Amino acid sequence: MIKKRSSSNILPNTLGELELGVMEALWQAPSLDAKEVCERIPRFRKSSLSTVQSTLERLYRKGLVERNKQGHAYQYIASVSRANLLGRMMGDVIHLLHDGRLETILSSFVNVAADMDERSLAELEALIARKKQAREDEP
Amino acid sequence: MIKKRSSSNILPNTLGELELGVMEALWQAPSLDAKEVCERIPRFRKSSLSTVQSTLERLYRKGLVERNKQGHAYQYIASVSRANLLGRMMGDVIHLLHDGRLETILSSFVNVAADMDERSLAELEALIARKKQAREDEP
DNA sequence: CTAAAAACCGCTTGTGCCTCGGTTTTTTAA
DNA sequence: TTAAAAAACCGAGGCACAAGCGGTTTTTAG
Repeated sequence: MIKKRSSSNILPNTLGELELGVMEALWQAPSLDAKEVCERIPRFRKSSLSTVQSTLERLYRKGLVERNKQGHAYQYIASVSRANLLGRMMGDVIHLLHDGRLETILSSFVNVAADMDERSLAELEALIARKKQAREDEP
Repeated sequence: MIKKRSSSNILPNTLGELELGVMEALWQAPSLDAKEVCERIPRFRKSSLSTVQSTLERLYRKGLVERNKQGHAYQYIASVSRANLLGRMMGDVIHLLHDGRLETILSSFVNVAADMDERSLAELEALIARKKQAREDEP
């Protein structure tokens, strides 16, 4: 009796290299069709139109892009912003490794923040202040 | 001509479900051998000893655990802490999606922080203050 | 020396991403 | 209207890697 493998990909919002390249293209334009995306993929990463279409289809099923048939071809639009995807993925990672102790998350923030310069820290600080304010206004 | 697939896994520090379970076990004990790890894997996730050994071997090659043959069996020790791994993975994600604009990272921090309660925000704030202080002391 | 336990080896399975050509459908141009 | 061009659609092969496990060899302990 061979046990069925339990669900492989432990991170829900992971994407492949080409998928990321496609998203990058879509983040730099309001909307693109498959051909236009294809043209905007960096040279070293060139793929055929079919490949790009498959990838767009996969991204569509994942809910990362929207599309509507405008005339002849689908127009694709990123349905999540770069910052939003980043936030999702960070959330996934935290959820995966969180042990319930706040200290763990904070410690990780520090590791990341180690690369940040002073001004960045100041901005982050201001951001948190705003966040706290919003919480007080509407609890 | 079939193009070779460019490196698939875009995130360097990803791990599978069982791998994570094994790490969890190793984070809760100073050191364990394969059999002991096997016993500490949650029931719903039971695997044969061989499987756990394979997994430990993979983790060893990835540098996530150390081992030394103490008597009859290898003793395995986590060589990265939970917080450290979390930090690495967050770093990977940020590096993957960072567009150079500070605003993007900050905005993502906010998304994540949205789930945090008030006390957590306060602690994070204090942490940043400490970070800034340290920077002023030793620039 | 012998039996048990662990390491070691190699194979299979499943999933996800990448790749693309061929076929069908749609659009456009003659 | 019809022919050619373009796009969608489909299916299939490839590769990488985690998971899974059994059989064989090595090591250890009794």
